[in-house]
Amino acid sequence: MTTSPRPTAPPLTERQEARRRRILHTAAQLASRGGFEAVQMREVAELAGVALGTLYRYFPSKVHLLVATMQDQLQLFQEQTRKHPVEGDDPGARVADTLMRTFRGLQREPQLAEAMVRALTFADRSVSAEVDQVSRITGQLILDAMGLTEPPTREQLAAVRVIEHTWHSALVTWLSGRASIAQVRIDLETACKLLTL
Amino acid sequence: MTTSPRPTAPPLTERQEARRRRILHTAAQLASRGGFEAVQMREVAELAGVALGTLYRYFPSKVHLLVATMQDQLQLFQEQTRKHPVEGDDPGARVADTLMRTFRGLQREPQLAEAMVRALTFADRSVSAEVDQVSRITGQLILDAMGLTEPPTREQLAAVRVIEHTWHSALVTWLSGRASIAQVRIDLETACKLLTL
DNA sequence: GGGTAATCTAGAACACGTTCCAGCGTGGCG
DNA sequence: CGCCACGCTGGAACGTGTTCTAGATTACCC
Repeated sequence: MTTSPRPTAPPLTERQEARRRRILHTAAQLASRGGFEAVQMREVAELAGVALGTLYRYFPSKVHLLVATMQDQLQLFQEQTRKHPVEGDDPGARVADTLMRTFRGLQREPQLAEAMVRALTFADRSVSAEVDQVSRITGQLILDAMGLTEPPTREQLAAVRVIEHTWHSALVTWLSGRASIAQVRIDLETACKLLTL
Repeated sequence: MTTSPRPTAPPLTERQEARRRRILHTAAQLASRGGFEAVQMREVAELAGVALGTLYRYFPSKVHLLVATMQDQLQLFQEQTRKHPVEGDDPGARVADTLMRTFRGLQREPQLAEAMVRALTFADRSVSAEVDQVSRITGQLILDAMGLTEPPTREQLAAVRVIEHTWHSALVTWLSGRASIAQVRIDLETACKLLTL
């Protein structure tokens, strides 16, 4: 489940996989300082040692590139979280803590976070498959934190959706400087109350 | 409270106010067919009968322009809703219905909605004041629908925030074709459960 | 009414995302 | 080995958001 980044495409050769990695790494690096606008396609291509046309063959737009970067990062967080799950008795608190931990992870590279989230929310329909993938990983992160022993109920799934909405929107408001981290925590905790209803 | 669109700026002359209206109207018209990308600054300027430089004097970027358009539209919805409030006993249901009504209003011009919401979520810090204003109007819409007889409690305000997050994020997922209207309704209803906790 | 500062206009110019093209390698197949 | 298809390269070119400039117009104050 953590594999298969492009299910429908023919498998990439080793050199191609390496190019893809170089591109993603370069994008993340440029984003880390400078954020969304600092990720300039010409510069990504040059630093990744790839022609501009090739970059566009791998990622059909800047938004695709940054959404793919977000997939990458989220999967890292997911692995981390699976290795070291949050402790606690209350499922709601575990979910809130897990998301806050992810939040602090993003906070460590705020410019990178800004770039990825801007891309995510700016994405139009042509990127919906990739965005959906990000959404699926986030949902899985929450479900993991709930620590279910049996399949989730309809109500739980509905609550997860609202938590996901809250997570996403709170991230946006924090990135644009309209909410503090403390406020984000409160919002997430409020949404998580829906789990223990 | 529904006045004062630009509190810090010197008052506009009549001609200037008319220009501003023409620009906003033109932007909405172009957005209505074609969405975000159809709102091209040169074309807005030309159709509004204004030089490009002037357009930029009134709205320092395309995002500013579209966020201002959203303010306009939201205020119209707010007035409508105040004139014809949603009936019902349950505050949560009233809020959900009110938001769904607003939703259907946006649905009537989906391209316009797409343009405004894309702008809203793409906005960076330089637009945060204007985005905040939109957020304030939305929050007020929800508070109105709650029909409070006394000031809201801390818990109610927290719930309103989560509902607002849900509203906003659900709108985005609907616009990018990743959620149906039925799903949006469910998400809003789920979030509104927080009100009657 | 005259002077002056602010505003508006027309248009060029610039930046960056994106597209396109001609030619060069390269890897696989007869 | 020769050939072909495909991917890669370097670079030009295009579209649109944004900035800038020089001059015309307007608003305001005395």
